[in-house]
Amino acid sequence: MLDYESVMKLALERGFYFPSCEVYADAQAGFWEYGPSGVSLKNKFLELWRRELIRRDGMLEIDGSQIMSKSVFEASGHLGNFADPIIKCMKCNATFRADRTIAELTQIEIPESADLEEFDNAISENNIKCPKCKGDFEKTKNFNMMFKVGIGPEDEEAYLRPETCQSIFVDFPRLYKTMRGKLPLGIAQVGKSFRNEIAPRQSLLRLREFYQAEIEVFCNPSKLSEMEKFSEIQDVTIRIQTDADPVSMTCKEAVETGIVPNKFVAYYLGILTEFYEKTGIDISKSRFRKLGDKEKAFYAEVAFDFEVETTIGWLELVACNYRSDYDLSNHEKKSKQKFEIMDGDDKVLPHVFEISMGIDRSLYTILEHSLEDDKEHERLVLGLKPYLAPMHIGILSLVKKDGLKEKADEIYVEIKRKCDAFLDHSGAIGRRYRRLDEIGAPFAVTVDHQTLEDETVTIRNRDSMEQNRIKISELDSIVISSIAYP
RNA sequence: GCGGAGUUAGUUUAGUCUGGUAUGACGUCAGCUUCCCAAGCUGAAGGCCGCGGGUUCAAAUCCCGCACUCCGCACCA
Repeated sequence: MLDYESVMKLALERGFYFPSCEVYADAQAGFWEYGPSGVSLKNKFLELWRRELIRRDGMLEIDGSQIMSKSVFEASGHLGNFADPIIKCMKCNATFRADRTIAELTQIEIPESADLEEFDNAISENNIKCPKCKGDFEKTKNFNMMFKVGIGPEDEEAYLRPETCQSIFVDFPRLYKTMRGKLPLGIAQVGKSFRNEIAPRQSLLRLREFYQAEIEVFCNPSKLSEMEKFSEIQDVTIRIQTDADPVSMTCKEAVETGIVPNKFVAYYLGILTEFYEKTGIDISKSRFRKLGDKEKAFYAEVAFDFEVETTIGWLELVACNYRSDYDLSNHEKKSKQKFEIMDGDDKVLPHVFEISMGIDRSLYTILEHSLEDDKEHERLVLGLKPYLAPMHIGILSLVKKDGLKEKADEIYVEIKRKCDAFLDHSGAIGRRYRRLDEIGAPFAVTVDHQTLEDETVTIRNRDSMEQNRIKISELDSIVISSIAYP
């Protein structure tokens, strides 16, 4: 496992990701783009996500719009009430959260949703000065992390979504009716979200425009312990941290000891662990961290962050929040539409358990956990699971002449629509193998002189560097079975 | 947003103090050679030296502003 800088270098050199608009001086911070290798990895990661979570659990997937109306965020609480009150020092320009600074210096607790005047009054009454330079503060302002956009010629107010899940809540009544929904019902979405971070940093780890894969499981709150599927994962080991160090336990034990509140939540922590295990992330370096009341998002009743240890510390990859009926009841009130549904004989407003995954951070972590410096063979190897590799196979001619190039071309044309194949004729063969190792291609096929005699090629394994001679006619089935999803 | 350190080719880097438009390595491309693990030889392409302004006969180099990257603080609903 190598460090952040090594992953960054690989990303820039091999087309995984790089800064957006980099040829222009006015490029903004916090925007990065995926190159060909990055897109390929991302697509395969998402296919695995669909297999391991969406299809496994019979969820529905939607694709909502990124720009959403003001009402959505009034109802969700992202606008108005939940903007952060901030104060800025007139002397040194340092910015602070008004509520927290006042509480720290005077013990006076003002809720963050209070009128801005209340903060200003508290500041002047208690003679609060900048903790850094003792300067005076400007008036309290609201800072909202959402990007506002103007729609149409009248610039009507709308917002880029700060999380993908609001579409799922808003669409729930229609989806439940038309898709013949039954609780518990998972609805999922992959897409971009936008947050106006004050200080974006560390490339993919804190972006202003980022990918989320979110799942909202709608459930009947009175049936959280009736989870038949629980038996599928009851013996899966998860790592949970409540206060001290993370502890490994089975999902069953987690429920029995009350560390996880019910079978319903434990089931999803279990399948999420199984999913991440298949991405190649080292699960022994992971934990579900139970969040305290102060850390939880405003909508969460119970929250576990799935975090993974990397060379730059623990990274939050997934937020698992029990959002209760917070979202549906607020949308019901605001829209005056019905969100209640029938579950058997019960009329219920479903509760929601959310599995909100950060895709970019997950991809970074997969890269970091997969990248090895193989000093013995003087090579960098990206030891990705074969089904996640940006390129599955390299087709190489040992030398260009004697018809070997043409033979390799033939094999490439035959296979390129069946998997991600890469054709390479130029340079020393060892160099070409190493190039493939760096983007994690699990196989390299080499056409040599014997190929022309008996229609066989050698196939090289990325990890062992061993080569076997196989018939060209067997190539398809060998490769395709090796790169299949588990 | 605050403080600090940086920014030179795809990557990495010399040169900045002491002004005269840039060095090496790796990588890339073409050819030769070799013919299964980054070998060698020859050649080539690739630089608004982060951006803008100032000083100067002359700026990668000195000065100012800005942007970006990294680290720490704050923030992350």
